[in-house]
Amino acid sequence: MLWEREEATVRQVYEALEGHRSTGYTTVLKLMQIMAAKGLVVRNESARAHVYSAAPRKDETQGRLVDDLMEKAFGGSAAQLVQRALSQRRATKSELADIRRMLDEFEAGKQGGRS
Amino acid sequence: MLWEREEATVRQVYEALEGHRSTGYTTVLKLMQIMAAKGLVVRNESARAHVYSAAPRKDETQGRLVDDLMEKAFGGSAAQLVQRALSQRRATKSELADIRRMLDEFEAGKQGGRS
DNA sequence: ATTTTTCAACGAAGATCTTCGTAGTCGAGC
DNA sequence: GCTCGACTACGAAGATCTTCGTTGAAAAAT
Repeated sequence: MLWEREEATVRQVYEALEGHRSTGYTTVLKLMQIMAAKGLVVRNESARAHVYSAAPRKDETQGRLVDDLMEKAFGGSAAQLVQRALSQRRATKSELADIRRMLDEFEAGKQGGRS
Repeated sequence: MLWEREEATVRQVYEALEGHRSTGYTTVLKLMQIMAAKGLVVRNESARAHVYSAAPRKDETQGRLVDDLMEKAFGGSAAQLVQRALSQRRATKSELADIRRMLDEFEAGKQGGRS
């Protein structure tokens, strides 16, 4: 959620979670405190209502999570994970096009394989 | 691991984990018992050394995990997850080809979008 | 037959998560 | 100045995880 809003107070996080999830205010507060202690979020205490923001870069975290899942549930195969991802949620036409573009880049730019 | 070996005794699981992970034998045993209690694995007790096998279908579990991650870390966008997956582990040429084929299928078969 | 090895079961300790209630503090409004 | 509402801090209870040691039974080896 902090990836979208960039930064937020506990109350804002709490309100954003409403409906989506049901928790008390202090529960959210505690979570933010713990995440701050772990370095998952950064806290700005200058205002009375502390303002939190995500600490590790979004793409780093996403990468780590994907990597983890790929390793643990797909034997390290990106292709299999991708297949499952695509069959899980039907991507839109433009998304599929985006993915094709990505493939082009990967094949052109990277791949150093012979022939 | 049971997805690869189909079925295995606690000892076999334990040995398969060696090097990859460091745990005591009874730790693995306990884990298998708990997983059996949760229905994650099925246990055949006919032999003295019980034989375990994965209970939910592999693709179901994979699907659930991918779905979860997609929702929690990629705002539900399959395309973004795929992008991250591809940039994380460089897929081989043939894997990329496989993915292209998948895209073809998805675009041809499924997609009911107008024009 | 006796000893040794192999197993499952049990339970327990410590770590982490999850959820709050309560208490104390700060600032705004009266 | 005093009170009320919004906030953080603290701590605690219950759930779950993680890891094993120990025990008793069954099988294998001598």
